[in-house]
Amino acid sequence: MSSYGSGERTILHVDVNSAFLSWEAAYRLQHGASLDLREIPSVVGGDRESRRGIVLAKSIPAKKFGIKTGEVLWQARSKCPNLVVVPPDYSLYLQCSNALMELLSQYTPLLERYSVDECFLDITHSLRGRSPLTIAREISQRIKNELGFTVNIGISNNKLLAKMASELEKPDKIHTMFPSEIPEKMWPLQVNELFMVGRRTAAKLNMLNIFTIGQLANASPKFLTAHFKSYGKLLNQFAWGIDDSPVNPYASEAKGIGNSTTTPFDVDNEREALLYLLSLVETASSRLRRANLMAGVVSVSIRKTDLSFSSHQRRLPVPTDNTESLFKAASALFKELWDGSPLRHLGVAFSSLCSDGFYQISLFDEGRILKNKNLDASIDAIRTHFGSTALIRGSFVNSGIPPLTGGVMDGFPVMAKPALKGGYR
DNA sequence: TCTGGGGTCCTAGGACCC
DNA sequence: TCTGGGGTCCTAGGACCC
Repeated sequence: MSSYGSGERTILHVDVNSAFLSWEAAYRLQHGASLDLREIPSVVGGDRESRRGIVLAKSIPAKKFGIKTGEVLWQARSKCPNLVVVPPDYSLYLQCSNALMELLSQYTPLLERYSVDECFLDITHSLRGRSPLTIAREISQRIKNELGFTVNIGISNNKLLAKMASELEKPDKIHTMFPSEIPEKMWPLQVNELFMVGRRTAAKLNMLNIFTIGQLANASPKFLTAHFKSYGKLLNQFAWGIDDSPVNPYASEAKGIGNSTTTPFDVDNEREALLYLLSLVETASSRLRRANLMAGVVSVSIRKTDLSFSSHQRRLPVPTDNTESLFKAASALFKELWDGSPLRHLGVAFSSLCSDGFYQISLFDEGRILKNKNLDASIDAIRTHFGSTALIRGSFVNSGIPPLTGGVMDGFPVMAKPALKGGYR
């Protein structure tokens, strides 16, 4: 249900074109580079040495070679031998993202940061006599002039259609996708272009002879429910452009906090695995404390060299934000989970979060908890003031394992996801 | 030659309670 | 002595998003 009753809304979706790559290009031009990465075949990609060799963002010329996001770098290079590859700089991207959000917030307080490079704006009550298109043009122009990169903007009456509109022709374009335009602009698209239709669902739909969004719209809800459960109903609604979820400025309240890492070499012994786990817990738990949250559930995940994934989680007797307690829980979980086969990836996540203001503790533990709290707070403060490596645990010295792992985009709000039952929120 | 790292939500099955 | 049935909580796995 919209917070504005039954009136029609005006929603914009702003999407940065090839975000990481555009931001790299803009930064380099501002710092004296003569080459614009956006105009040549180029990608932002991780380094192969530490086994993070995938394409994170690509230029449009690179796209013309068939290079895809998520693809391994050697494959991308084989498609385009002259490909320019630049490493990612996450702190730069966070700054660019913040600057974008700051600019957009001048247009409406009803702004939802959907991801690092995407934003929804409800401008229903911010039009002041101007047309949505006029506002979109001004936003687009200002971003180009003031920030140095381009965006796509989608305009419609709900978030789903605004997002579908912004995905049309790129870059630097403004599109509308009002309900009356759905048959012409959305229904001819392949079904995988629809928001929430991923690889698996698209394949399943194709097997059922549904290839376009129009065919999905015309499939009977009963048929879809039989094959996709509650998901089927959602897909059918989305194909008709139905979505009444509000633009929610508070969607960024975290429900889970986690860190994970692909190790540069296979981990085959418990000592090293636990050190990685500790370094992940250090980072994740300090994020927890910075957000004034405590974790009720700890979860550990691993990926083996065959890329198989598994996880193990447990509810804690009492929620905590203490590094030591969280690490104890994580190492116990790891020992139960791991069968000794070599690992390429380890992760730690905290969920069932609650505010650290009022939580239940047993009276017995109160003194110890207070002491741990003070210790964590002191360590956090030293790392904040003197750098994250100012204080490291002795066990990491000469271990070859970084004392703090993860948190590359720390400070960035989490993304909201659709709740199947009521459209998405 | 192995596919990153950060999230959200749903489902199925089991335990347990009344 | 015909194992009914509703509800909650928990966990692992899988789908999706950027």
